[in-house]
Amino acid sequence: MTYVHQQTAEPSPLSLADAIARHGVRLQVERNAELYAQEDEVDRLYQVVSGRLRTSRFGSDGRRQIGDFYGPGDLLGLETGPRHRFTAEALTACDVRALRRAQVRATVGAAQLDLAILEATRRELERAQNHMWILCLKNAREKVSAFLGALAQEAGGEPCELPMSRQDMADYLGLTLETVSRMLSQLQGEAVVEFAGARTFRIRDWSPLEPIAA
Amino acid sequence: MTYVHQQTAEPSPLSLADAIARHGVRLQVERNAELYAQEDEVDRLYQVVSGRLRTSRFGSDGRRQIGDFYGPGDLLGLETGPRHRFTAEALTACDVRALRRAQVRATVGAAQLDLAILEATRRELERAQNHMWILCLKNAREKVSAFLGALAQEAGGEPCELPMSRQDMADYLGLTLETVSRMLSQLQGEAVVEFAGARTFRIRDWSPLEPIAA
DNA sequence: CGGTTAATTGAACGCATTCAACACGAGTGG
DNA sequence: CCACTCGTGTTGAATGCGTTCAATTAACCG
Repeated sequence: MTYVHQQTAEPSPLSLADAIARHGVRLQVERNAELYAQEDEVDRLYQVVSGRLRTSRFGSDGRRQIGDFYGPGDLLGLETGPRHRFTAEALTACDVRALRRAQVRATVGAAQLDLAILEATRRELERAQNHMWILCLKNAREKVSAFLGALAQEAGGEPCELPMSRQDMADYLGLTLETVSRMLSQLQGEAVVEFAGARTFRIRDWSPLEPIAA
Repeated sequence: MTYVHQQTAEPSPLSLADAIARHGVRLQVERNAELYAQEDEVDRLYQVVSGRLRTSRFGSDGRRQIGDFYGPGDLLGLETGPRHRFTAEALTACDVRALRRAQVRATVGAAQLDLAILEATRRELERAQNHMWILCLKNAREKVSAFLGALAQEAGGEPCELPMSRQDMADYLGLTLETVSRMLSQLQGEAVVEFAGARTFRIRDWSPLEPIAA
């Protein structure tokens, strides 16, 4: 979910990911199930093998905010505090590898773990800053365009799947689901994107998307 | 600029801050001057001694986003990449201590530096997530309220200074400066806040602010 | 005390929201 | 195979809020 995602892929091969892949417990998370909940104790690291997840948090009045969307290769649970600040839920059936922190420490060393946490935290920060940028865009059309653009960029030309609902997109963009739907229809009407069903799309014209990217 | 700021103040006393305080070069930054610019090479760490600064970034079409506002004790320049992703500018005359990275490494050790960077990155992430929360609030009134509330919370009951312009606040909140001004007038009209001049205020009634805090 | 920038206020417009109705698709059972 | 249902997505119409452009006032600094 960030334009720079591809540039920031592990600069140095971290053995953390290797350790998780080798020693991690395979976890099957079914659609809509929680991987962990807000306020849960942080004790494990997770690496997404397949499937998509979202992180979210709720305000005291029931308002929901989407943290971000995660896919294969992404790490979750790399928080420095003792408790999770977001809930992680599966958008699709997921295959996840989990490894206890203590075991990571023993396997790859504390310093290595800290370094990996730093790297992941930095990536999270970039995601958050990118997300903030989208939230500051002027109108709904730009927000939805930027969102689709970022997704499509990851997919690299291929038809892109939307694993999340319109409500998820709305909460991510700070809009209502109706407005999201309207903008999608509008963008399709103007041949900027092309939808095949409600959750599969392709970018037909990148030119309106580029000026709003960073 | 975050509600949780006080809770997250250095859990373990990092000698990084000590090193900067002892070996750092004292820097006088006058109002509106740049401490560093977007795309500048990252080579120094900064600790604010006095004064206030803002970080900002510009989009290709001239749009500005405020990263955050910084005050005494805050660290800047703790980025992991080679180039600054935001510009840092002084809102008021500032007293800043600066220390070259290489020197930090020699003085307190690389591991210690990494740990400090991790800690600071984590705090930045929390700030960003808090900022995102504010940006997702329903209307302008809530955004401005949340902003004032966070500022006043730091001040702790005392009359609070606003070092930034209405335009800065607007860019931070994703609004126009006119709307910010209107909301301030409205909140004062309803005796939620009380302004003494355009840039000094005090909260008179916290009850409308609490339900929107996280 | 002028001169300049920052902040406030006004009025009209446009866009996102709101509430509502309708369409579509997947899954189930008659 | 069709009818039914439930969840999800789309569309419509009216309202209201934030923006826009413009004018006025306040604050700041020589």
